[in-house]
Amino acid sequence: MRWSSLFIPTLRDAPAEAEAVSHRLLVRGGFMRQLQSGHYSMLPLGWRVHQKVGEVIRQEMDGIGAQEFLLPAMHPASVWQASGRWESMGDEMFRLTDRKGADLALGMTHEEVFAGIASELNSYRDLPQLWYQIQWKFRDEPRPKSGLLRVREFAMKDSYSFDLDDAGLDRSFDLHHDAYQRIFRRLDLDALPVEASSGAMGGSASIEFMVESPAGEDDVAICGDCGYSANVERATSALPEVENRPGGDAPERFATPGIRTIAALAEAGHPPEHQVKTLVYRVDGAITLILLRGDHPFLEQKFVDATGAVEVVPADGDEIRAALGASPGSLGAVGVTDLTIYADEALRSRSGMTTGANEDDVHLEGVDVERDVAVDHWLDLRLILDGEACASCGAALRIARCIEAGHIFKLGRRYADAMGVTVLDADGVNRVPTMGSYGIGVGRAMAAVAETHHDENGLIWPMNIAPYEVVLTVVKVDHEESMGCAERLYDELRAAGVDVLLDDRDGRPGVKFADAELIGIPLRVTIGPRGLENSIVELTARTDGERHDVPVDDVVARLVDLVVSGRSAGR
RNA sequence: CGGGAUGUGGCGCAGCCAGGUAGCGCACCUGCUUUGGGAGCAGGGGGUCGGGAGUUCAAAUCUCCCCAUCCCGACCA
Repeated sequence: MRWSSLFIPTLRDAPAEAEAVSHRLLVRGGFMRQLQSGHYSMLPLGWRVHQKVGEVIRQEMDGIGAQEFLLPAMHPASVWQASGRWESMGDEMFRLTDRKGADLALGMTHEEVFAGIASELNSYRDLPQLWYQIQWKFRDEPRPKSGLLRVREFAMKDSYSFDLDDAGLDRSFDLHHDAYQRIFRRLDLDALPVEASSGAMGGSASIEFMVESPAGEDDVAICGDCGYSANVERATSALPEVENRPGGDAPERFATPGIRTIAALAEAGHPPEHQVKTLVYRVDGAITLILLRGDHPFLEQKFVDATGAVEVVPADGDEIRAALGASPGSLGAVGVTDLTIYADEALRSRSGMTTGANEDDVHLEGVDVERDVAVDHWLDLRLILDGEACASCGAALRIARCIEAGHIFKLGRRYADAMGVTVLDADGVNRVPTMGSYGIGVGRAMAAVAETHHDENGLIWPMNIAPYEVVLTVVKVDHEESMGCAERLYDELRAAGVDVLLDDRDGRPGVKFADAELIGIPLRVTIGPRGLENSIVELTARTDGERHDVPVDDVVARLVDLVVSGRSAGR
């Protein structure tokens, strides 16, 4: 294509509201524009990248035998009611009503609809099936942010596997795991597979593919020694032994006037690791106590995962006083029998502990947790911290900020069951297939590449998803020999199947160089009178910016080589 | 939803406190010069100052309400 006739509205300054690097560069480079918070228009350049990302995904999905579908984005309420998610998805689902008054939803994901189609599977001989689509998803995110990283409307490749038994599901899951690694390698994304929480979807194994970036929204614990890696929502670590302080046969009360915090109590001679922190939550309507060691943060997601609770909110002051008779700062679980009590594993076998006495300005010391507290459930509830020891090998864990680029998980039979999917097995018995669900956000992957592939001059696209692979920069468009040469190279490169952009704009060379760098075209050929006197053009790779003089007659072959090897990177 | 901030031409901003002709840079159009890293000179076009109500002779500027956008938190595939 000829730059002079394309719509590539580059900007010298990014809009003030764009903060994330990918957001700034994608807008400045003329790849996209915002329509409203969380909704972006793809301009021609952005759409080319988006489609190339989709094509890489498509090839790898086809490569594992998956079949492409296209399902509706708008769904009747009935399918979501069948799975129970019409209720449980809450405000995050966009809902509307048609002229007949029927309730509709915009799809956030497609388990229900795919499972509905799967009801036409009849026999174990039909299994396994791997089905996918690249379709728009709609989610009423409470806070869209960071350009394409968190939006309300986005293309997602979602796939679903149907297998007769767990062994089959394992195979389908592993196929996806491998395909995802190939996809991210081809996108030049360093995506680490990590253990993850299954969240609202339910199910057993759950692995996220994480790209380290300050623009991310998830924290991942990574062990550099043994390779353990897990989202902090489920990561564990080994704690150093704490020697219990001596305590008597029963807890003893002591006055703590004005002491309301862990820190203040620590100053009074009770170190945080010898305190029991008592949190009061309303869990699905019931006031509930959650106990952790004084220096351990509570991780709500772990609690939700372990209990299946839907509503988990901190109780307010009135509820707390009504339940325990004291205000935060003097709360404890000793002697409490009418409330459900959850305790973190780190409190097991702990004695000589200090905790609130449920009377303002009074605490208890010498508490033996297992002896003095009626714990109903022991769970892992604490957020691990940077530098703690790996539970497998003891090395120090590092906590890294990451973008979640993909997520695969085993769903089990929940959706197939809800949608009434059964097949006959070899013994003629009705069986419900087990499902897996696998997602990659296309725009988010694109943004993740932008986050990790740029310099001070702009984007640096990997060959596989660059909007154009080569840009021919004509320094002086009214120099006949230059334009003639450029036209010739343009035709030959196109004939060789290279995506080539001819910068035939009548502009300053500096502007053209700067634009080519901003939009991140991997290879640039500079064509000007100076070089053509000696039948030379200049070849520059975006990655290193170094200039190489190349004879005009050799440059097409050189470019084709570079493009082909660039495209095969990661394969 | 809580906290903070911002809305003035396509983009970046000043003007607001002390009410009185809406301005600057970039971009855009015309002409001349220039032409291998974001040109120079001259001329020109483009803005309901987020929206509504109010105060006032007079509102971008003061008051109230609303809306939008961004950041932190809550929440979350």
